[in-house]
Amino acid sequence: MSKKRSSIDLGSLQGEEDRSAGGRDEAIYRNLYAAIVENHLEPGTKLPEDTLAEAFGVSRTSIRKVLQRLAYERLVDIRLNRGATVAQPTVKEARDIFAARRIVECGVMAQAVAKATPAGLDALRDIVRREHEAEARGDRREAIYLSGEFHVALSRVSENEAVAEILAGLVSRSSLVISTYGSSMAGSCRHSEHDEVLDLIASGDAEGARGWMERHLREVERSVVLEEEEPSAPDLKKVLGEVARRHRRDR
Amino acid sequence: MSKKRSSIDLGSLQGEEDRSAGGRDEAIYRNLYAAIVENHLEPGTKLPEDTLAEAFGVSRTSIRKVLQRLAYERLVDIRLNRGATVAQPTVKEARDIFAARRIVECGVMAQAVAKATPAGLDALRDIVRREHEAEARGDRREAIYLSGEFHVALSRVSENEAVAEILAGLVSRSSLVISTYGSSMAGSCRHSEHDEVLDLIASGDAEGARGWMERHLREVERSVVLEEEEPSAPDLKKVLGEVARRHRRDR
DNA sequence: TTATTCTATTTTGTGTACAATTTTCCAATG
DNA sequence: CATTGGAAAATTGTACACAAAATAGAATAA
Repeated sequence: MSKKRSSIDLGSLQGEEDRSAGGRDEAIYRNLYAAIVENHLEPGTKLPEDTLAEAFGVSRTSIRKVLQRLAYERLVDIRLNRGATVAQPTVKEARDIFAARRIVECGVMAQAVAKATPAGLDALRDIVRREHEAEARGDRREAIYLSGEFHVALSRVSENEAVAEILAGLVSRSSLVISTYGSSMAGSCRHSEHDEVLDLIASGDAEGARGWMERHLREVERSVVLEEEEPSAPDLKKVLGEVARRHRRDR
Repeated sequence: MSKKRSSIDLGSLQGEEDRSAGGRDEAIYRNLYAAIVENHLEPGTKLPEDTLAEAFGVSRTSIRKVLQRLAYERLVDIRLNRGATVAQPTVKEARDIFAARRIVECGVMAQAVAKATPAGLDALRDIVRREHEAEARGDRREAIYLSGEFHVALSRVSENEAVAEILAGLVSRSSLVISTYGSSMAGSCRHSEHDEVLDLIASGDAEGARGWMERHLREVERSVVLEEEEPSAPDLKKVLGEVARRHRRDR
Protein backbone atom coordinates (compact mmCIF):
# COMPACT_ATOMS: atom_id res chain seq x y z
CA MET A 1 0.00 0.00 0.00
CA SER A 2 2.80 2.41 0.73
CA LYS A 3 4.04 2.57 -2.80
CA LYS A 4 7.14 4.52 -3.53
CA ARG A 5 5.99 7.80 -5.01
CA SER A 6 8.77 8.73 -7.30
CA SER A 7 8.67 11.31 -10.01
CA ILE A 8 6.67 10.92 -13.15
CA ASP A 9 7.83 9.54 -16.41
CA LEU A 10 5.13 9.64 -19.02
CA GLY A 11 6.55 10.59 -22.33
CA SER A 12 3.08 10.13 -23.73
CA LEU A 13 2.05 13.55 -22.54
CA GLN A 14 3.92 15.21 -25.35
CA GLY A 15 1.22 15.57 -28.02
CA GLU A 16 -1.32 18.30 -28.77
CA GLU A 17 -0.18 20.69 -31.48
CA ASP A 18 -0.36 24.32 -30.48
CA ARG A 19 -3.94 25.30 -31.16
CA SER A 20 -4.79 28.29 -33.26
CA ALA A 21 -5.48 31.10 -30.88
CA GLY A 22 -3.40 31.69 -27.81
CA GLY A 23 -2.00 29.93 -24.83
CA ARG A 24 0.54 27.28 -25.52
CA ASP A 25 0.16 26.69 -21.78
CA GLU A 26 -3.45 25.76 -22.26
CA ALA A 27 -2.57 22.46 -23.87
CA ILE A 28 -0.09 21.65 -21.14
CA TYR A 29 -2.64 22.59 -18.52
CA ARG A 30 -5.24 20.34 -20.08
CA ASN A 31 -2.85 17.43 -20.24
CA LEU A 32 -1.78 17.73 -16.63
CA TYR A 33 -5.32 18.37 -15.49
CA ALA A 34 -6.55 15.26 -17.25
CA ALA A 35 -3.61 13.22 -15.98
CA ILE A 36 -4.45 14.17 -12.40
CA VAL A 37 -8.22 13.99 -12.55
CA GLU A 38 -8.19 10.71 -14.47
CA ASN A 39 -5.83 9.27 -11.92
CA HIS A 40 -2.90 8.69 -14.23
CA LEU A 41 -0.84 10.47 -11.60
CA GLU A 42 -1.28 9.09 -8.14
CA PRO A 43 -2.01 11.61 -5.36
CA GLY A 44 1.27 12.56 -3.70
CA THR A 45 3.32 12.22 -6.86
CA LYS A 46 6.07 14.80 -7.10
CA LEU A 47 5.88 17.13 -10.09
CA PRO A 48 9.36 18.58 -10.56
CA GLU A 49 9.47 21.60 -12.83
CA ASP A 50 12.49 20.43 -14.78
CA THR A 51 10.99 17.06 -15.55
CA LEU A 52 7.72 18.55 -16.72
CA ALA A 53 9.50 21.23 -18.71
CA GLU A 54 11.50 18.62 -20.55
CA ALA A 55 8.49 16.33 -21.03
CA PHE A 56 6.46 19.10 -22.66
CA GLY A 57 9.37 20.68 -24.47
CA VAL A 58 9.03 24.12 -22.89
CA SER A 59 10.89 26.07 -20.25
CA ARG A 60 10.16 25.99 -16.57
CA THR A 61 8.43 29.36 -16.86
CA SER A 62 5.43 27.88 -18.63
CA ILE A 63 5.33 24.89 -16.34
CA ARG A 64 5.30 27.10 -13.29
CA LYS A 65 2.31 28.96 -14.63
CA VAL A 66 0.41 25.73 -15.16
CA LEU A 67 1.33 24.41 -11.73
CA GLN A 68 0.21 27.64 -10.10
CA ARG A 69 -3.13 27.34 -11.78
CA LEU A 70 -3.56 23.75 -10.73
CA ALA A 71 -2.63 24.78 -7.22
CA TYR A 72 -5.38 27.41 -7.19
CA GLU A 73 -7.76 24.66 -8.18
CA ARG A 74 -6.46 22.54 -5.33
CA LEU A 75 -5.43 19.73 -7.64
CA VAL A 76 -1.77 20.14 -6.81
CA ASP A 77 -0.10 21.23 -3.64
CA ILE A 78 2.77 23.72 -3.79
CA ARG A 79 4.91 24.22 -0.72
CA LEU A 80 7.50 26.94 -0.50
CA ASN A 81 10.83 25.81 -1.86
CA ARG A 82 9.57 22.23 -2.03
CA GLY A 83 7.80 22.20 -5.33
CA ALA A 84 4.52 20.71 -6.42
CA THR A 85 2.87 17.38 -5.77
CA VAL A 86 -0.47 15.95 -6.80
CA ALA A 87 -2.81 16.95 -4.01
CA GLN A 88 -3.90 14.46 -1.37
CA PRO A 89 -7.19 15.66 0.08
CA THR A 90 -7.61 14.92 3.76
CA VAL A 91 -10.73 13.18 4.99
CA LYS A 92 -11.98 16.49 6.33
CA GLU A 93 -11.47 18.10 2.94
CA ALA A 94 -13.22 15.20 1.27
CA ARG A 95 -16.23 15.59 3.50
CA ASP A 96 -16.27 19.36 2.98
CA ILE A 97 -16.15 18.89 -0.77
CA PHE A 98 -19.11 16.53 -0.79
CA ALA A 99 -21.05 18.76 1.56
CA ALA A 100 -20.35 21.68 -0.73
CA ARG A 101 -21.53 19.64 -3.68
CA ARG A 102 -24.77 18.83 -1.91
CA ILE A 103 -25.37 22.51 -1.29
CA VAL A 104 -24.54 23.58 -4.83
CA GLU A 105 -26.07 20.73 -6.79
CA CYS A 106 -29.26 20.57 -4.78
CA GLY A 107 -29.53 24.33 -4.79
CA VAL A 108 -29.21 24.50 -8.54
CA MET A 109 -32.02 22.05 -9.19
CA ALA A 110 -34.84 24.57 -9.10
CA GLN A 111 -33.29 26.62 -11.86
CA ALA A 112 -32.30 23.50 -13.76
CA VAL A 113 -35.89 22.29 -13.84
CA ALA A 114 -37.07 25.75 -14.79
CA LYS A 115 -34.65 26.10 -17.69
CA ALA A 116 -34.49 22.53 -18.92
CA THR A 117 -35.27 21.96 -22.58
CA PRO A 118 -35.84 18.66 -24.43
CA ALA A 119 -32.67 19.22 -26.44
CA GLY A 120 -30.66 19.92 -23.30
CA LEU A 121 -31.98 16.81 -21.59
CA ASP A 122 -31.15 14.74 -24.65
CA ALA A 123 -27.56 15.88 -24.45
CA LEU A 124 -27.51 14.75 -20.83
CA ARG A 125 -29.02 11.39 -21.73
CA ASP A 126 -26.27 10.99 -24.25
CA ILE A 127 -23.69 11.38 -21.51
CA VAL A 128 -25.52 8.76 -19.45
CA ARG A 129 -25.58 6.44 -22.43
CA ARG A 130 -21.81 6.73 -22.89
CA GLU A 131 -21.46 6.23 -19.17
CA HIS A 132 -23.32 2.93 -19.38
CA GLU A 133 -21.25 1.88 -22.35
CA ALA A 134 -18.05 2.58 -20.47
CA GLU A 135 -19.31 0.58 -17.51
CA ALA A 136 -20.41 -2.26 -19.73
CA ARG A 137 -16.98 -2.57 -21.24
CA GLY A 138 -15.36 -2.24 -17.83
CA ASP A 139 -13.68 1.07 -18.51
CA ARG A 140 -13.76 2.37 -14.98
CA ARG A 141 -11.73 5.48 -15.68
CA GLU A 142 -13.99 6.64 -18.46
CA ALA A 143 -17.06 5.86 -16.39
CA ILE A 144 -15.81 8.02 -13.54
CA TYR A 145 -14.90 10.78 -15.94
CA LEU A 146 -18.32 10.72 -17.58
CA SER A 147 -20.03 10.63 -14.22
CA GLY A 148 -18.30 13.88 -13.35
CA GLU A 149 -19.14 15.30 -16.75
CA PHE A 150 -22.78 14.49 -16.14
CA HIS A 151 -22.93 16.42 -12.89
CA VAL A 152 -21.23 19.44 -14.41
CA ALA A 153 -23.37 19.34 -17.53
CA LEU A 154 -26.47 19.07 -15.39
CA SER A 155 -25.49 22.18 -13.49
CA ARG A 156 -25.00 23.95 -16.79
CA VAL A 157 -28.65 23.66 -17.77
CA SER A 158 -29.31 26.27 -15.10
CA GLU A 159 -27.35 28.63 -17.35
CA ASN A 160 -25.41 30.04 -14.44
CA GLU A 161 -21.77 30.18 -15.44
CA ALA A 162 -20.56 31.04 -11.95
CA VAL A 163 -22.24 28.00 -10.45
CA ALA A 164 -21.06 25.74 -13.27
CA GLU A 165 -17.45 26.79 -12.68
CA ILE A 166 -17.72 26.24 -8.96
CA LEU A 167 -19.17 22.81 -9.49
CA ALA A 168 -16.56 21.89 -12.07
CA GLY A 169 -13.92 22.67 -9.46
CA LEU A 170 -15.66 20.58 -6.83
CA VAL A 171 -16.13 17.67 -9.21
CA SER A 172 -12.49 17.61 -10.24
CA ARG A 173 -11.51 17.61 -6.59
CA SER A 174 -13.96 14.79 -6.03
CA SER A 175 -12.08 12.77 -8.61
CA LEU A 176 -8.96 13.29 -6.58
CA VAL A 177 -10.80 12.17 -3.48
CA ILE A 178 -11.88 9.01 -5.26
CA SER A 179 -8.31 8.44 -6.40
CA THR A 180 -7.09 8.88 -2.86
CA TYR A 181 -9.68 7.00 -0.86
CA GLY A 182 -11.82 5.01 -3.26
CA SER A 183 -11.43 1.28 -3.10
CA SER A 184 -10.86 -0.24 -6.48
CA MET A 185 -14.45 -1.26 -7.08
CA ALA A 186 -16.29 1.47 -5.27
CA GLY A 187 -16.80 4.98 -6.54
CA SER A 188 -19.13 4.70 -9.44
CA CYS A 189 -20.03 1.09 -9.14
CA ARG A 190 -23.80 1.17 -8.80
CA HIS A 191 -24.64 4.84 -8.48
CA SER A 192 -24.90 5.57 -12.14
CA GLU A 193 -28.64 5.70 -12.22
CA HIS A 194 -28.33 9.18 -13.55
CA ASP A 195 -31.30 8.56 -15.79
CA GLU A 196 -33.64 8.84 -12.85
CA VAL A 197 -32.93 12.47 -12.14
CA LEU A 198 -33.40 13.32 -15.79
CA ASP A 199 -36.86 11.82 -15.67
CA LEU A 200 -37.66 13.85 -12.56
CA ILE A 201 -36.43 17.00 -14.26
CA ALA A 202 -38.34 16.24 -17.42
CA SER A 203 -41.51 15.84 -15.39
CA GLY A 204 -40.89 19.21 -13.75
CA ASP A 205 -40.53 17.74 -10.28
CA ALA A 206 -37.99 20.15 -8.83
CA GLU A 207 -38.38 18.99 -5.25
CA GLY A 208 -38.06 15.37 -6.30
CA ALA A 209 -34.94 16.11 -8.30
CA ARG A 210 -33.44 17.92 -5.36
CA GLY A 211 -34.16 15.02 -3.06
CA TRP A 212 -32.72 12.56 -5.54
CA MET A 213 -29.52 14.55 -5.81
CA GLU A 214 -29.20 14.79 -2.04
CA ARG A 215 -29.50 11.02 -1.66
CA HIS A 216 -27.28 10.36 -4.65
CA LEU A 217 -24.43 12.48 -3.34
CA ARG A 218 -24.67 11.03 0.13
CA GLU A 219 -24.53 7.57 -1.37
CA VAL A 220 -21.46 8.40 -3.45
CA GLU A 221 -19.73 9.94 -0.47
CA ARG A 222 -20.56 7.01 1.75
CA SER A 223 -19.13 4.58 -0.76
CA VAL A 224 -15.86 6.44 -0.98
CA VAL A 225 -14.71 8.18 2.14
CA LEU A 226 -15.57 5.50 4.65
CA GLU A 227 -12.04 4.69 5.65
CA GLU A 228 -10.40 7.17 7.99
CA GLU A 229 -6.87 8.32 7.39
CA GLU A 230 -4.11 6.11 8.65
CA PRO A 231 -1.30 8.42 9.77
CA SER A 232 0.90 5.37 9.87
CA ALA A 233 3.91 5.46 7.61
CA PRO A 234 4.93 9.12 7.47
CA ASP A 235 4.89 9.62 11.22
CA LEU A 236 6.32 6.28 12.18
CA LYS A 237 9.91 7.25 11.68
CA LYS A 238 9.41 10.57 13.39
CA VAL A 239 7.74 8.92 16.35
CA LEU A 240 10.48 6.33 16.64
CA GLY A 241 13.07 9.04 16.34
CA GLU A 242 11.46 10.94 19.18
CA VAL A 243 11.31 7.83 21.31
CA ALA A 244 14.94 7.01 20.63
CA ARG A 245 16.11 10.52 21.40
CA ARG A 246 14.19 10.63 24.66
CA HIS A 247 15.47 7.21 25.52
CA ARG A 248 19.03 8.26 24.93
CA ARG A 249 18.59 11.37 27.02
CA ASP A 250 16.84 9.55 29.83
CA ARG A 251 18.85 6.49 30.15
CA MET B 1 -19.02 59.24 -17.12
CA SER B 2 -16.71 57.82 -19.71
CA LYS B 3 -13.57 58.54 -17.82
CA LYS B 4 -10.30 57.84 -19.49
CA ARG B 5 -9.04 54.67 -17.89
CA SER B 6 -5.34 55.18 -17.92
CA SER B 7 -2.81 53.17 -16.04
CA ILE B 8 -2.43 53.27 -12.32
CA ASP B 9 -0.09 55.43 -10.34
CA LEU B 10 -0.32 54.71 -6.64
CA GLY B 11 3.08 54.83 -5.10
CA SER B 12 1.35 54.23 -1.80
CA LEU B 13 1.15 50.51 -2.47
CA GLN B 14 4.80 50.08 -1.67
CA GLY B 15 4.69 49.12 2.03
CA GLU B 16 4.30 45.80 3.81
CA GLU B 17 7.59 44.32 4.93
CA ASP B 18 8.13 40.79 3.77
CA ARG B 19 6.41 38.68 6.37
CA SER B 20 8.18 35.93 8.18
CA ALA B 21 7.37 32.72 6.42
CA GLY B 22 7.14 32.39 2.71
CA GLY B 23 5.86 34.19 -0.33
CA ARG B 24 7.01 37.67 -0.99
CA ASP B 25 4.21 37.61 -3.54
CA GLU B 26 1.65 37.20 -0.82
CA ALA B 27 2.00 40.79 0.31
CA ILE B 28 1.75 42.07 -3.23
CA TYR B 29 -1.27 39.90 -3.83
CA ARG B 30 -2.97 41.20 -0.73
CA ASN B 31 -2.31 44.79 -1.71
CA LEU B 32 -3.65 44.41 -5.22
CA TYR B 33 -6.57 42.32 -4.01
CA ALA B 34 -7.53 44.97 -1.50
CA ALA B 35 -7.04 47.76 -4.02
CA ILE B 36 -9.43 46.07 -6.43
CA VAL B 37 -12.04 44.84 -3.97
CA GLU B 38 -12.11 48.13 -2.07
CA ASN B 39 -12.56 49.98 -5.32
CA HIS B 40 -9.33 51.93 -5.23
CA LEU B 41 -8.82 50.71 -8.78
CA GLU B 42 -11.75 51.32 -11.05
CA PRO B 43 -12.97 48.34 -13.10
CA GLY B 44 -11.36 48.44 -16.50
CA THR B 45 -8.12 49.96 -15.27
CA LYS B 46 -5.10 48.64 -17.08
CA LEU B 47 -2.52 46.87 -14.93
CA PRO B 48 0.76 46.88 -16.88
CA GLU B 49 3.34 44.50 -15.55
CA ASP B 50 6.22 46.96 -15.71
CA THR B 51 4.35 49.60 -13.79
CA LEU B 52 3.34 47.21 -11.06
CA ALA B 53 6.80 45.69 -10.92
CA GLU B 54 8.32 49.09 -10.37
CA ALA B 55 5.65 50.14 -7.87
CA PHE B 56 6.24 47.08 -5.72
CA GLY B 57 9.98 46.95 -6.24
CA VAL B 58 10.10 43.46 -7.71
CA SER B 59 10.55 42.02 -11.16
CA ARG B 60 7.77 41.25 -13.58
CA THR B 61 8.06 37.59 -12.65
CA SER B 62 6.43 38.06 -9.28
CA ILE B 63 3.84 40.45 -10.67
CA ARG B 64 2.81 37.96 -13.30
CA LYS B 65 2.23 35.33 -10.68
CA VAL B 66 -0.01 37.67 -8.72
CA LEU B 67 -1.94 38.73 -11.80
CA GLN B 68 -2.49 35.12 -12.78
CA ARG B 69 -3.92 34.40 -9.38
CA LEU B 70 -6.23 37.40 -9.50
CA ALA B 71 -7.31 36.34 -12.97
CA TYR B 72 -8.17 32.91 -11.68
CA GLU B 73 -10.31 34.61 -9.04
CA ARG B 74 -11.97 36.64 -11.79
CA LEU B 75 -10.91 39.92 -10.26
CA VAL B 76 -8.70 40.80 -13.20
CA ASP B 77 -9.05 39.97 -16.81
CA ILE B 78 -6.02 38.76 -18.77
CA ARG B 79 -6.17 38.62 -22.55
CA LEU B 80 -3.46 37.06 -24.62
CA ASN B 81 -0.72 39.54 -25.46
CA ARG B 82 -2.87 42.37 -24.11
CA GLY B 83 -2.13 42.27 -20.45
CA ALA B 84 -4.34 42.54 -17.42
CA THR B 85 -7.15 44.90 -16.49
CA VAL B 86 -9.40 45.13 -13.47
CA ALA B 87 -12.37 42.94 -14.33
CA GLN B 88 -15.68 44.44 -15.38
CA PRO B 89 -18.40 41.93 -14.65
CA THR B 90 -21.25 41.95 -17.14
CA VAL B 91 -24.82 42.20 -15.96
CA LYS B 92 -25.26 38.50 -16.67
CA GLU B 93 -22.22 37.70 -14.58
CA ALA B 94 -23.51 39.90 -11.80
CA ARG B 95 -26.83 38.08 -11.75
CA ASP B 96 -25.09 34.71 -11.84
CA ILE B 97 -22.89 35.71 -8.93
CA PHE B 98 -25.82 36.74 -6.79
CA ALA B 99 -27.77 33.62 -7.74
CA ALA B 100 -24.76 31.54 -6.77
CA ARG B 101 -24.55 33.37 -3.47
CA ARG B 102 -28.19 32.62 -2.76
CA ILE B 103 -27.57 28.95 -3.37
CA VAL B 104 -24.43 28.77 -1.28
CA GLU B 105 -25.37 31.08 1.57
CA CYS B 106 -28.87 29.72 1.98
CA GLY B 107 -27.62 26.19 1.64
CA VAL B 108 -25.04 26.67 4.34
CA MET B 109 -27.52 27.92 6.90
CA ALA B 110 -28.57 24.52 8.22
CA GLN B 111 -25.02 23.62 9.13
CA ALA B 112 -24.37 27.13 10.42
CA VAL B 113 -27.26 26.86 12.85
CA ALA B 114 -26.17 23.36 13.83
CA LYS B 115 -22.60 24.37 14.57
CA ALA B 116 -23.10 27.88 15.94
CA THR B 117 -21.60 28.61 19.34
CA PRO B 118 -22.13 31.65 21.58
CA ALA B 119 -18.50 32.63 21.12
CA GLY B 120 -18.76 32.34 17.37
CA LEU B 121 -21.90 34.43 17.26
CA ASP B 122 -20.25 37.07 19.43
CA ALA B 123 -17.45 37.36 16.92
CA LEU B 124 -20.05 37.92 14.23
CA ARG B 125 -21.82 40.52 16.32
CA ASP B 126 -18.52 42.29 16.63
CA ILE B 127 -18.29 42.56 12.87
CA VAL B 128 -21.81 43.96 12.77
CA ARG B 129 -20.89 46.48 15.44
CA ARG B 130 -17.92 47.72 13.45
CA GLU B 131 -20.15 47.79 10.42
CA HIS B 132 -22.56 50.11 12.17
CA GLU B 133 -19.70 52.28 13.34
CA ALA B 134 -18.39 52.63 9.83
CA GLU B 135 -21.83 53.55 8.57
CA ALA B 136 -22.31 56.04 11.37
CA ARG B 137 -19.14 57.82 10.49
CA GLY B 138 -19.99 57.70 6.79
CA ASP B 139 -17.15 55.38 5.83
CA ARG B 140 -18.87 53.67 2.95
CA ARG B 141 -15.85 51.72 1.82
CA GLU B 142 -15.26 50.18 5.22
CA ALA B 143 -18.95 49.42 5.58
CA ILE B 144 -19.01 47.53 2.29
CA TYR B 145 -15.85 45.69 3.24
CA LEU B 146 -17.24 44.67 6.62
CA SER B 147 -20.51 43.63 5.06
CA GLY B 148 -18.60 41.18 2.88
CA GLU B 149 -16.56 40.04 5.84
CA PHE B 150 -19.77 39.31 7.71
CA HIS B 151 -21.11 37.04 5.00
CA VAL B 152 -17.84 35.14 4.73
CA ALA B 153 -17.46 34.85 8.49
CA LEU B 154 -21.02 33.63 8.76
CA SER B 155 -20.31 30.89 6.25
CA ARG B 156 -17.28 29.92 8.27
CA VAL B 157 -19.31 28.92 11.30
CA SER B 158 -20.41 25.92 9.26
CA GLU B 159 -16.77 24.81 9.50
CA ASN B 160 -16.68 23.87 5.85
CA GLU B 161 -13.49 25.27 4.37
CA ALA B 162 -14.45 24.46 0.79
CA VAL B 163 -17.69 26.39 1.09
CA ALA B 164 -16.02 29.28 2.86
CA GLU B 165 -13.48 29.64 0.06
CA ILE B 166 -16.16 29.50 -2.60
CA LEU B 167 -18.15 32.16 -0.84
CA ALA B 168 -15.11 34.36 -0.30
CA GLY B 169 -14.58 34.31 -4.04
CA LEU B 170 -18.19 35.18 -4.74
CA VAL B 171 -18.17 37.99 -2.19
CA SER B 172 -15.04 39.57 -3.62
CA ARG B 173 -16.58 39.45 -7.06
CA SER B 174 -19.70 41.01 -5.61
CA SER B 175 -17.59 43.94 -4.48
CA LEU B 176 -16.47 44.36 -8.05
CA VAL B 177 -20.07 44.26 -9.19
CA ILE B 178 -20.93 46.99 -6.70
CA SER B 179 -17.97 49.02 -7.93
CA THR B 180 -19.12 48.60 -11.49
CA TYR B 181 -22.87 49.05 -11.18
CA GLY B 182 -23.64 50.38 -7.75
CA SER B 183 -24.92 53.92 -7.59
CA SER B 184 -22.98 56.01 -5.14
CA MET B 185 -25.47 55.68 -2.29
CA ALA B 186 -26.87 52.24 -2.91
CA GLY B 187 -25.14 48.99 -2.10
CA SER B 188 -25.06 48.75 1.62
CA CYS B 189 -27.27 51.70 2.44
CA ARG B 190 -30.01 50.13 4.46
CA HIS B 191 -29.45 46.41 4.24
CA SER B 192 -27.09 46.12 7.11
CA GLU B 193 -29.58 44.58 9.45
CA HIS B 194 -27.23 41.68 9.82
CA ASP B 195 -28.15 41.43 13.48
CA GLU B 196 -31.45 39.89 12.57
CA VAL B 197 -30.01 36.73 11.08
CA LEU B 198 -27.77 36.27 14.09
CA ASP B 199 -30.83 36.30 16.33
CA LEU B 200 -32.48 33.72 14.11
CA ILE B 201 -29.40 31.53 14.25
CA ALA B 202 -29.08 31.95 18.00
CA SER B 203 -32.67 30.80 18.41
CA GLY B 204 -31.96 27.73 16.28
CA ASP B 205 -34.40 28.75 13.56
CA ALA B 206 -32.61 27.32 10.53
CA GLU B 207 -35.51 27.76 8.14
CA GLY B 208 -36.02 31.32 9.29
CA ALA B 209 -32.37 32.09 8.83
CA ARG B 210 -32.44 30.60 5.37
CA GLY B 211 -35.46 32.67 4.41
CA TRP B 212 -33.89 35.80 5.81
CA MET B 213 -30.73 35.26 3.77
CA GLU B 214 -32.73 34.65 0.62
CA ARG B 215 -34.60 37.93 1.03
CA HIS B 216 -31.48 39.79 2.09
CA LEU B 217 -29.49 38.76 -0.96
CA ARG B 218 -32.36 39.53 -3.33
CA GLU B 219 -32.65 42.94 -1.76
CA VAL B 220 -28.93 43.64 -2.13
CA GLU B 221 -28.97 42.50 -5.73
CA ARG B 222 -32.02 44.57 -6.53
CA SER B 223 -30.41 47.68 -5.12
CA VAL B 224 -27.28 47.24 -7.19
CA VAL B 225 -27.77 45.69 -10.56
CA LEU B 226 -30.89 47.58 -11.53
CA GLU B 227 -29.34 49.50 -14.36
CA GLU B 228 -28.77 47.50 -17.51
CA GLU B 229 -25.53 47.74 -19.34
CA GLU B 230 -25.06 50.60 -21.75
CA PRO B 231 -23.72 48.83 -24.81
CA SER B 232 -22.11 52.02 -26.00
CA ALA B 233 -19.03 51.28 -28.03
CA PRO B 234 -19.75 47.86 -29.56
CA ASP B 235 -23.11 48.96 -30.92
CA LEU B 236 -21.79 52.17 -32.35
CA LYS B 237 -22.66 51.05 -35.81
CA LYS B 238 -26.22 50.30 -34.80
CA VAL B 239 -26.54 53.67 -33.10
CA LEU B 240 -25.20 55.42 -36.16
CA GLY B 241 -27.68 53.49 -38.24
CA GLU B 242 -30.46 54.84 -36.05
CA VAL B 243 -29.10 58.36 -36.31
CA ALA B 244 -28.79 58.12 -40.05
CA ARG B 245 -32.34 56.81 -40.41
CA ARG B 246 -33.75 59.59 -38.28
CA HIS B 247 -31.69 62.11 -40.17
CA ARG B 248 -32.94 60.86 -43.48
CA ARG B 249 -36.52 61.05 -42.24
CA ASP B 250 -36.12 64.54 -40.71
CA ARG B 251 -34.28 66.43 -43.33
C1' DT C 1 24.77 -0.98 13.37
C1' DT C 2 22.57 3.48 14.11
C1' DA C 3 22.43 8.30 14.27
C1' DT C 4 24.56 12.80 13.06
C1' DT C 5 26.99 16.18 10.55
C1' DC C 6 28.92 17.93 6.61
C1' DT C 7 29.24 18.20 1.65
C1' DA C 8 27.52 17.64 -3.09
C1' DT C 9 23.64 17.56 -5.89
C1' DT C 10 19.23 18.65 -7.03
C1' DT C 11 15.34 21.76 -7.14
C1' DT C 12 12.99 25.97 -6.57
C1' DG C 13 12.76 31.35 -6.42
C1' DT C 14 13.62 35.47 -8.86
C1' DG C 15 15.72 38.64 -11.98
C1' DT C 16 17.03 39.68 -16.69
C1' DA C 17 17.31 39.32 -21.76
C1' DC C 18 15.36 38.73 -26.07
C1' DA C 19 11.57 37.54 -29.34
C1' DA C 20 6.78 38.24 -30.66
C1' DT C 21 2.82 40.92 -30.56
C1' DT C 22 0.17 44.87 -29.91
C1' DT C 23 -0.47 49.73 -29.65
C1' DT C 24 0.54 54.37 -30.89
C1' DC C 25 1.58 57.90 -33.85
C1' DC C 26 2.46 60.22 -38.04
C1' DA C 27 2.57 60.71 -42.75
C1' DA C 28 0.77 59.75 -47.25
C1' DT C 29 -3.28 59.37 -50.03
C1' DG C 30 -7.81 59.64 -51.78
C1' DC D 1 -10.72 65.89 -43.65
C1' DA D 2 -11.13 61.23 -42.86
C1' DT D 3 -8.79 56.90 -43.86
C1' DT D 4 -5.28 53.87 -44.73
C1' DG D 5 -0.56 52.33 -44.23
C1' DG D 6 3.44 51.46 -41.88
C1' DA D 7 7.34 52.40 -38.83
C1' DA D 8 8.48 53.20 -33.87
C1' DA D 9 7.49 52.45 -29.17
C1' DA D 10 5.57 49.95 -25.63
C1' DT D 11 4.02 45.65 -23.65
C1' DT D 12 3.63 40.82 -23.14
C1' DG D 13 5.45 35.80 -23.80
C1' DT D 14 9.20 32.73 -23.12
C1' DA D 15 13.73 31.16 -22.27
C1' DC D 16 17.69 31.31 -19.57
C1' DA D 17 20.93 32.36 -15.69
C1' DC D 18 22.14 32.68 -11.13
C1' DA D 19 21.14 32.66 -6.06
C1' DA D 20 18.89 30.36 -2.22
C1' DA D 21 17.01 26.49 -0.27
C1' DA D 22 16.19 21.66 0.33
C1' DT D 23 17.39 16.94 -0.44
C1' DA D 24 20.44 13.05 -0.82
C1' DG D 25 24.60 10.81 0.21
C1' DA D 26 28.81 9.83 2.43
C1' DA D 27 31.83 10.04 6.10
C1' DT D 28 32.19 9.97 10.98
C1' DA D 29 31.19 9.18 15.72
C1' DA D 30 28.67 6.68 19.27
